[in-house]
Amino acid sequence: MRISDLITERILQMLNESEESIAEIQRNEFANGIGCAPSQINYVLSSRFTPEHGFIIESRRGGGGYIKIRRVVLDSSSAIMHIINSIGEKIDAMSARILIENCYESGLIDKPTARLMDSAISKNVMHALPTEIRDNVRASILKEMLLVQL
Amino acid sequence: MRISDLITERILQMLNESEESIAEIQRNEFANGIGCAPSQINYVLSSRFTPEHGFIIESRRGGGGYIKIRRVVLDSSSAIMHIINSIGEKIDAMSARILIENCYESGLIDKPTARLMDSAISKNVMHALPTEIRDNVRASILKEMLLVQL
DNA sequence: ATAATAAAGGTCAGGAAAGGTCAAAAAGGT
DNA sequence: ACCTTTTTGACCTTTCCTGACCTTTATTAT
Repeated sequence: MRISDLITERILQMLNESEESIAEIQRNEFANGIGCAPSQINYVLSSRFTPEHGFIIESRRGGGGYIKIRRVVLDSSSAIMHIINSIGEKIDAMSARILIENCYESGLIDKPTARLMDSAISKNVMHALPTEIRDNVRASILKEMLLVQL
Repeated sequence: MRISDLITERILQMLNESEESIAEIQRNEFANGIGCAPSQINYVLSSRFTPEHGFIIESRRGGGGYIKIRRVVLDSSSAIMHIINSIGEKIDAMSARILIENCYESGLIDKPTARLMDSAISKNVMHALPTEIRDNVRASILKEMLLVQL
């Protein structure tokens, strides 16, 4: 098992055990307990506990410093609207995949839905149309599909 | 015996031995155990373990990466396959709507899925592309979306 | 008060560990 | 001979992990 998975697991566990959905750690101590470089914690936080994933991080340096991870439950519809608005006229393949993945991770859509969305903008489909309009069409499809999730 | 046959055999064996019909491999290690180029694994997967053949592949790169091969049980799946095959290269808007409706009525897909499919090939989307390729793109999207319902 | 020191956490580049892609050569089949 | 399938290798992208160095905050000494 990857160290990053272990870190993720521990943090999630702390969040679940906390009534307030807040996990507070000391970076060095935590890293030590797991057996990894302290910066590894930052890596995991910045790749898996982002606002897009539904988490807010706050921290403080210096003596008695800490890192606080909070899970935010946002209203599903407004979250989706927010995402739709963020798409704009174009979106490239990679960004689209990440966006869908994030929607799934944050619980806005379920896995079958995510798979369906992926398939609708898959390479096979995009291949059927002129390169120069692909990003536009992808954005268009994605926005329509998100719209019906409201 | 061809190497690709050997690879196929091993994967099938793993699938049969697994209760969940899931085979998980590490590409390099697996290729090494067989004695072939790692990319050969991709070749076999993409030529013989496609959704059309009743398999779904998912993978992850980076340290601790993996490839997961899942066999999907074909119950309603064969029905869906049949439908996919019936679509062909093109489908007009009206036929598509009816086809989706039929899939829903016959219980092959649920309502949210149907709505999602409708949205992906909606007027708004199709408007974004040249008239002459609309029926092709619609067919393409539809087939891809049905494929992941297997 | 101020300056020095200690105690955190943050950043970033780079290397390692996977899997992915593609074109071209080789092998088989008709 | 021609066409299709197999096989490989070179190169690419993604993900993970660490270590060196930096910034911020708290504490202590003067």
